[in-house]
Amino acid sequence: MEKELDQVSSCIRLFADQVQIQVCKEILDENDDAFTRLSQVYALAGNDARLKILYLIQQQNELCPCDLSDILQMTVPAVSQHLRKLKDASLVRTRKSGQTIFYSIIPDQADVINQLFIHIPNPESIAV
Amino acid sequence: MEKELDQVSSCIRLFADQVQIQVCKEILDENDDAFTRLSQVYALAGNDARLKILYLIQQQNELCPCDLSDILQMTVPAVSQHLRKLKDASLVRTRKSGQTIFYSIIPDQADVINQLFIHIPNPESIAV
DNA sequence: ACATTATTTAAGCAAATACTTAAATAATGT
DNA sequence: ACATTATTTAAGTATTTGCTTAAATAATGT
Repeated sequence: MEKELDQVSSCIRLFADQVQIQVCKEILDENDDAFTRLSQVYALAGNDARLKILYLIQQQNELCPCDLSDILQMTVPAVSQHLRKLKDASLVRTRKSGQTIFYSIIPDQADVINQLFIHIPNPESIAV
Repeated sequence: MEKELDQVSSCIRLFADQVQIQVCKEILDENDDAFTRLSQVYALAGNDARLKILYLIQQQNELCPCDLSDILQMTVPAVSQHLRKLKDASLVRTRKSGQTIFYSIIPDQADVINQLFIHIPNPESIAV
């Protein structure tokens, strides 16, 4: 008697707040692109190795696969494949120097990436 | 002649900065727990549906699986399984009212979760 | 030209993901 | 007691992920 939904809802509670539900749908819809991009970034950051790679690159300005392999104690191809994903997502870029390839954060994305680490205590001890 | 690494390194560049590499290792090591937790949270947020679920719960204070199913246009079991992961990770908690179960953000985690959405424009239009 | 080094690419595979449908729980109303 | 409703759980499955090892590219030095 209360229901005029054209779509068969799985939820039949009488007191379901249809207005609230509609508002929510609209908010999601308006920000759909943002959610897509954000979840893509978080999916990349959601891997321990990749999160550390991003952190290290951001913190050291640039690093090569070789160094990352040393630091993270993982094989070079494994690192390389992570770097490729980060590059495909336009989070990092490369600079070639001889046979070494340096990866760095794409400046546009620095904000988003720095956000990822605001709960990691900043090392003062870097001043070698 | 330069190398006294006990571990066979994959990287043999002469100019590899061993100090830098050591410093990086230590930073990672000191923050290992933080990285583990962070990547766990990002892995959860790295799914489009789950990111939206977190956003909606945070924004509406509490929601039930039923409403989320309506809003996100996905089956109730699918939603329920996402909620379980969020609960297992101690990001959300439940309140039971009759047969309805309301999910809300665990206050401790509000900071971390709000961080996830700082690039999503805040809807002023919520004032229904 | 040839060997070495840094990196990427490719192929293979075990594990994790995210859904599906069906069944099990549990609270409510008649 | 019984049917309905909200939710969870379980089992099955296709896809994705993240490594592995081996091979392919490309730059460097002799």
